Amino acid sequence: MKYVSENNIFQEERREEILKILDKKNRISTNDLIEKFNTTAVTIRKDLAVLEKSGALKRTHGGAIKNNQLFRGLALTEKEKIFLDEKLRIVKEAAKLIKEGDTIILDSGSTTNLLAKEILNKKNITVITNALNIAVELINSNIEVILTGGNLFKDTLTLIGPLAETVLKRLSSGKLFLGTDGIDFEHGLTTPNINEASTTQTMINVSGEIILLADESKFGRRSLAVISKIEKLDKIITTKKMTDTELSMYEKLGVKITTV
Amino acid sequence: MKYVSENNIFQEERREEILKILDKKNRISTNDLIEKFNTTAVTIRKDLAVLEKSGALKRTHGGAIKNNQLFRGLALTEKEKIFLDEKLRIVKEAAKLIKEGDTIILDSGSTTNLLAKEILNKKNITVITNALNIAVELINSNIEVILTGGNLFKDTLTLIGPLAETVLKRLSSGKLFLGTDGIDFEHGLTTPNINEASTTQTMINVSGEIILLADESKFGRRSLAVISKIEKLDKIITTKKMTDTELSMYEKLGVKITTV
DNA sequence: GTTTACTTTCGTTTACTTTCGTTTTGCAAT
DNA sequence: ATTGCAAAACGAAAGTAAACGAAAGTAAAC
Repeated sequence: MKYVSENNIFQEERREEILKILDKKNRISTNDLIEKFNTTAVTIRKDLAVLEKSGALKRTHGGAIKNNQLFRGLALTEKEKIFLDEKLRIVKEAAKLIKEGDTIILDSGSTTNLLAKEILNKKNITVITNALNIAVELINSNIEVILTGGNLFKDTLTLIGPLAETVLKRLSSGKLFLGTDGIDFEHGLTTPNINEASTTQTMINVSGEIILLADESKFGRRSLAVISKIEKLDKIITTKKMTDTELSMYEKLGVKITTV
Repeated sequence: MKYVSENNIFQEERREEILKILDKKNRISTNDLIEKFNTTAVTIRKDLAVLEKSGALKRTHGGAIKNNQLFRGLALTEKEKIFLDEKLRIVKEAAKLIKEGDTIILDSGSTTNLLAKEILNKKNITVITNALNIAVELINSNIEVILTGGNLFKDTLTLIGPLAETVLKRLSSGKLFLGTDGIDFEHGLTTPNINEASTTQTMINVSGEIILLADESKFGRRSLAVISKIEKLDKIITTKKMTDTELSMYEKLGVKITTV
């Protein structure tokens, strides 16, 4: 029999290791774990049961799969992951627009979050944001971070409300990088949260160049709250291949399209 | 038997050494520590228990592993840990002052950070703070969190500067819980950071009752930047046992002293 | 209906907690 | 100085809890 001291690994470590594997591979079989940790099925199953109860993974017959809800703030949802490659192409393009000495606003959202990761090693940049996870992501780099204040929303770790707008109104930014839930010729940019829409509007008002980051899935979609009309935008970076008709419509509104 | 003087190592040194090992190796077993320090399991476990309570590591069955804290700021520094027990007594007393329905401001600092942990299960409270780690600590409870905006300081994860003050000026709070670096009859409350002093002043201006949390080590100390005179305070919760002379001096200034 | 995976129960081993007594130290009164 | 007292550090011992796996029974997959 193997007990903690004789063995070379603590229970806690084994469980952390299981989560790490899941983080990389998304799935893991009980048998693989038995072999890896040189232990029995009972032990592994107990680990999986505990980890499932804590919400860290989801058990299946034969093993376990990733549970996406663990990192609500930072991680992407399943839906968002489908478009991860698209988003990555978009943010790489967006990062090119950020030059030394720039002051930019990063709106909260999964795509702008990725953009934050992308600009980590740029120097002499000031980032204004209302997203706590973006702020935390950037703070260990050489980037100066300004957080808007406001009411902290639990689900998205985002600061919104009148206080956020008060702060934004006292600032001025060269470029604004914006996410959106939906973009539509008739309704413009929309988002599910009314308060968020208002805060985003303020961001638009204090920024020079407005750049929308929108993967293909966002087009033609419409949510509850209107953020702004399309003509407020200066640029859209997207993965959607536009038809000539569409391109000319955007051109008329003064919006430049970059497809990546 | 080996006691401090006969032995070649002090308790404090042993604990620091444990942390150093963890810093390098990420894990350590109780048995290894027993051997290394030539002591008993009880002693080692007491050390680990204390270090875990201070947030420096995470105990496991069989030893301890590194505490992978998301926010470095959350952990107390070695210096701060020395006064941990004092601080805990102070925050327990302070927590009694916070009632359902209250709106309070928590200044940034190690003691107020502990206070945040202490009030986690209170309900229907609104907390205004400029400390990111306090905000993150509280957000998963039922407490409404308002963050001041401002420039994010890397070392302390604190929001300070004119923007923070702009937000604070638009708010009003029943009670302010304040930490300080030094308190002194001649110079009042002082702190090493000039910008922070200004933000704290604003907190004082928008709050009803000003409550200072100060362990014994803070008295008679003086830092660079002055926050306010002592008479601005309504209450000091401290571990320092005051002499009658001191008590009457504070009384003259209208400051109530609670010694815990 | 067979195979494989899983759950539950139980016993063993190791680790942990608690209680209590001893030694040392710091502090204060004389 | 010295004496007396309280607190801290440590460890021994006894009791408690956790980790693990074997075995037997149950559920799921195909």
